[in-house]
Amino acid sequence: MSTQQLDYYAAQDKIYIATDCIIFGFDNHSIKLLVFKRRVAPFEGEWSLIGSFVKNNESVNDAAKRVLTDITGLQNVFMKQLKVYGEVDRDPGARCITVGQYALIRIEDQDIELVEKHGAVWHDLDEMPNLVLDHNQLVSDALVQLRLKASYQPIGFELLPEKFTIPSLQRLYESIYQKKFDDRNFRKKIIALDVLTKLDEKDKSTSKKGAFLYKFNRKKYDKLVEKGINFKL
Amino acid sequence: MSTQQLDYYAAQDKIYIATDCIIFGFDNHSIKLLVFKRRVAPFEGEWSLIGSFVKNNESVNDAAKRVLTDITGLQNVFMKQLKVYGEVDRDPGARCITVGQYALIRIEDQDIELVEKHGAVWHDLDEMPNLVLDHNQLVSDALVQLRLKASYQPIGFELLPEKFTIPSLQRLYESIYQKKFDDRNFRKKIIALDVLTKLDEKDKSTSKKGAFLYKFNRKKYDKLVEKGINFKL
DNA sequence: TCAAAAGTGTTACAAATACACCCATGT
DNA sequence: ACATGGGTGTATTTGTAACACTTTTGA
Repeated sequence: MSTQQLDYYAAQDKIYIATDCIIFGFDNHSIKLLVFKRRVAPFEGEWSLIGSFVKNNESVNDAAKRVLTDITGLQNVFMKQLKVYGEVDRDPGARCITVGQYALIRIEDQDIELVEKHGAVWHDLDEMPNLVLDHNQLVSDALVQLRLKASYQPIGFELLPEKFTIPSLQRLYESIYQKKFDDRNFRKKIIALDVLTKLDEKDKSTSKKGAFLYKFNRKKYDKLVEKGINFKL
Repeated sequence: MSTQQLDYYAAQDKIYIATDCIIFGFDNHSIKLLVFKRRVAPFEGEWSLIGSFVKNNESVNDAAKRVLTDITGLQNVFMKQLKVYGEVDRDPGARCITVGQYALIRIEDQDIELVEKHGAVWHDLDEMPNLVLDHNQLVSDALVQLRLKASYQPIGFELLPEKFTIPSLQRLYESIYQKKFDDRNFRKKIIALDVLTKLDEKDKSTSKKGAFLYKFNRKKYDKLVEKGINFKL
């Protein structure tokens, strides 16, 4: 490397860069968000998203994966970048830029001990506590993004267990969009997507009659996602 | 601030953070991208997106605005974050994370002297030279994003001059999506959006008959964008 | 036997697509 | 008078939205 080059880079500012995860989960009833009590000043003890600084020798996405695995024990989770929050004064502790990333996980898969060890708690969207810094904003941006994405990709499946019922899928979408859908039309549209495989088992946990369980056909599903379906509800 | 806090922050890594702009423009014929010849090593003299390091005392978005104003002379340009590129080895010069941001500008509004002074050149999408680092990737991601966004917001208007004709708007969309649209259906859909005001003038630059010029109604347009229209073509 | 959730079809309306000819004008 | 791009309408298909009753079964 030339001296000129070194000079050029060397004259620039280095800045703290962090990543914060907006972790969505679904418990067959409503959609929830994982937050925990911050353990460092400023704002120690207040509710916060889960995050970490990006280290010199790891990529931004790896940092987010690390955070997610640390707290839930899960790997290979669906995760997408949301946005960079780069205002100069967003963190009174120090100039720090953060990359918001939202993740969709199956709550039942989490490592409960790990989650509890970190003091992390699942909150319903309509019962979210106030969060530190600009984290309320990150959450609200993530929700918009989630709804948008769910409208052109059947993204919601990431939040469901292996086997699930149509009514439970419907509750998920109703929870994401905060509105009721017509049972018949919902079922019709989902079936028409042709990505579900009906099983011979029933889930009787929510009714006496029981609802048939479905899996989804990963191949057809991936093909659909790739093509970019238009999945309006 | 407590010592504990200072210790916590102080123990973290600081990293170079940059922003690179994917600048789209339209010249009434096809959609183009502004790139320039890199002036610092490594890769000095090769084609590159236009970017800059983020300074300690400026926000990430302000840095992007600065870059855009420096090179085009324009302010208040439509600009959106695309994605963060945070791989450890993406820049052989130094560990450097970049925030890709795409901008839509009206080519006719640019300050030509400034653009030329920087050695920046507009390239057609299908004649893009190879770019340094991961910039080819940024461009291809931005295109995907642009197409996606154009499908739920009439984003294309940002690229047109004050007064424009329907055929020119159609060429813009055809250029974005790289396919032909039916004249009658296109016109029907655009008119149905109810955001255009027909003027009494004609533009005769592209035909003998001349095509009526339109402006758009910023109020109706903003309301539409806010609601999040579904603008499929 | 009854309460509670699961499952099923049809009709009306709205939107998207496909398609072909006349118009205005400069050369 | 003719070549060139601008402008218009309709029929068909497709998709979306609205709507009510029967089924199953555990308690």
